[in-house]
Amino acid sequence: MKIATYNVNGINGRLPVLLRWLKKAKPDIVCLQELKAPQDRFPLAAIEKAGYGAIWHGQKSWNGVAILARGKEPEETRRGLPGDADDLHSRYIEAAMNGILVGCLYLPNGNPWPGPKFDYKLAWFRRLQAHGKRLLKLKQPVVLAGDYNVMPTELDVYKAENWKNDALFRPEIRKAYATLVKQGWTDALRELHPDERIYTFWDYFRNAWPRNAGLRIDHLLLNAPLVKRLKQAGVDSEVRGWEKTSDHAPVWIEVTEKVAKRSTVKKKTMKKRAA
DNA sequence: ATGCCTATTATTAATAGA
Repeated sequence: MKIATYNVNGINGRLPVLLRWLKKAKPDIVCLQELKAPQDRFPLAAIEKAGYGAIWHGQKSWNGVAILARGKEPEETRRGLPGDADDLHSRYIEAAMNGILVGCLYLPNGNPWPGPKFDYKLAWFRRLQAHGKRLLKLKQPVVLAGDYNVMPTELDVYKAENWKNDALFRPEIRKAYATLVKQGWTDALRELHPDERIYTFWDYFRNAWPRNAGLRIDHLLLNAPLVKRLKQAGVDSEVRGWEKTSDHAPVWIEVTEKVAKRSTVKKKTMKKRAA
């Protein structure tokens, strides 16, 4: 089973790119961010034609998140991150499917630092930590996937010194991410590729894509039951080179369909021992 | 490097993204 996250940067403007990627990559579950479309402008007919059920939380001009599921309807469990009734940004949606709980998030950018937008980002992070703690009490597999707008370490940025005072790399933000992870999450890409330079975003300007001046800011955090099933992880970076493409590339993990039941393992072990 | 590129919204320019 393949689970992906993709900041599409405008679902209507990028629809041909999204459909092309869905057809090629065939992800089972997709978290989308930056729909940049109001609730009634989500291209449901095209998504359904591509074979996906969907739930989404739109917003005029900015933000917007969605969860797609191949051949089924995601069962929505939450819309909006708890902790601030006044926060009207569409940045979090959550659903269950295939026995997995999926949280799709678009964390605030936070620039410029310092300022109210940076404070909002920190506050949002604290709310995510609080919600993450609650999710970790669940026994079922959980993934928190999306655009976190944070490069966790210097390995995740092409030129760290240029980003020291940027809201995506400020120590407070990296610390907030580290605190979240320490609660019991695993950064799936780093788990399987601990030393590799991997990017998920390349700026439209400064010729960033051709010279591979990228950032790793899109992440999939897994709880322990899902880490056990983690097989592969990667970035479909070629998508960044397509016409009229997003500045992000899709990031994905491959997990086994189901963990072998203990009774099955036991039987096999006993058979081996008997033989 | 407070711009460069790209999108949206509303009208030729402002705002946001990262």
